[in-house]
Amino acid sequence: MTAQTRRERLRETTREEIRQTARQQMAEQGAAALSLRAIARQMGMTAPALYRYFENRDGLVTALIVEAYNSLADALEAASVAPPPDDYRRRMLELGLAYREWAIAHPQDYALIFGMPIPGYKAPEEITKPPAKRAMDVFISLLAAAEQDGKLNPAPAYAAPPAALEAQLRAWAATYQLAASVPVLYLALAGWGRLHGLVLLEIFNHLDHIVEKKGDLYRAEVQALIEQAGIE
Amino acid sequence: MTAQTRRERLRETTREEIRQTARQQMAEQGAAALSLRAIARQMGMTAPALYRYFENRDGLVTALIVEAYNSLADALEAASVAPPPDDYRRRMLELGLAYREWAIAHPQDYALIFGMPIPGYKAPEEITKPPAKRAMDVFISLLAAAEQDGKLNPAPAYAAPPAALEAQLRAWAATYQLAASVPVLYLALAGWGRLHGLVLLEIFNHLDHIVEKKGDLYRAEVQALIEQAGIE
DNA sequence: GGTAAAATGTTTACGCTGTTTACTAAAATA
DNA sequence: TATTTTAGTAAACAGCGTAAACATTTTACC
Repeated sequence: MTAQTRRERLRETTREEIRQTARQQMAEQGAAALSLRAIARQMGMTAPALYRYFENRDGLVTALIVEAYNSLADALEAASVAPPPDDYRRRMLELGLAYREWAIAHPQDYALIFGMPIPGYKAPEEITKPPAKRAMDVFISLLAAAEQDGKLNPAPAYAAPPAALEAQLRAWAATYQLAASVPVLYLALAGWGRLHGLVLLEIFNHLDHIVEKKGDLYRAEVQALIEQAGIE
Repeated sequence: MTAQTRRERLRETTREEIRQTARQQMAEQGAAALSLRAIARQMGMTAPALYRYFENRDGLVTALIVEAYNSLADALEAASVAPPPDDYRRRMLELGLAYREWAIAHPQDYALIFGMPIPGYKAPEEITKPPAKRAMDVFISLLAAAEQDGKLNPAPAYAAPPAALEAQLRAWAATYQLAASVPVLYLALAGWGRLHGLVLLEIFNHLDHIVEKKGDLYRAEVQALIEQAGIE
């Protein structure tokens, strides 16, 4: 598409190697222990050289966050279309399970996205928001499709949110041009929060001495969510 | 109770001043930016002196975590007994709202407890678990009391967890000698996860451009939870 | 009350971090 | 071929947690 000179190709290769090395070190020592000097050392370079490729440490972190969001969105999209298109219960189950599975497989990425920000780091929204929206859209799209097919009958608590909240959900849909009804938006948001909560508890070891197989608890919650969303 | 020499009193005063200064700096610059040198500087001391009062940085962090858990547990206990004892719906609502309110009032403490661990820090469970259990127990106690009074009729999804999960919940109750039925344990755990998820999304700004008044979304979720738990 | 011991500091030092500046060598461009 | 752009290095600055050595104050005891 965009014409690439030889130099631009080499440059992108190096950028990718930096990201790759950073991800590896994140996996080994935790996301918060990310060190420019350590990355450079492992690559056989000096630390200041990295500044030719990323503005600073935060710039690298931002790039890693974008990659992580896209990786998550890829996994969610794949899972949500794996079952037959009209089997919404199954699709939602797979989607919910895929959310946790991605987090378990990439805990450091999940922590990077959703955990406590690194000291002084503030994600630039204009860059991180689009890929974040991609992930969120998978939930909304699936629920909207089910509703379209008349296969969504939310429990009372989720069918009609309080007026104040409903107005805000409408505003959200308007701002991002989401083609979804209020119950769908509400379910997507609340459902996301529910899955997110259990995943974070597990990732950060707060369930360690409570349940042994966290997957059982999580799966039950996904099914409860499907039940309460009235997906058929 | 324990006899205190003058020196021990002074020592505890200094320890408290260190914690206090640390909390203040956490509030100003974020939990992850905690710096021994900065604390010492503000106290008019040199950094190595702090090692007379805390083993190292992690020791101080652990002390702050314990304090935070206890502060949270205090807030939850107070909220859960504020309404009339037999008004379980009201008590659960207040408890749920108090959970978020504490987190909003002490975001850095909440992040310290539940956010991504600081680089290389691993909380020593034998120290942090008891105060963590205190907070969890508030949820369990309230649900157990409601059940005792016959005021708990969980929706099908929460009434009977899958067999595999049920066994693990029983094991949990046995280990920690929790006097609560399986549905109560399940509801406490799942409910905690639900509140936790929304709170973390809000604290870490993932709801910023989605809903304006996050309190409305949260309150609706608490009420949905009460509904689905069948509390009367 | 004088003395030994314990507690509480400071100073210095080591190795780590992110980042800036100045300089050099190589590559692409005109 | 001459010039400009790019990619790297080395040195330096300011900060960090922490360990060791040393000084000083406070307590406890004969």
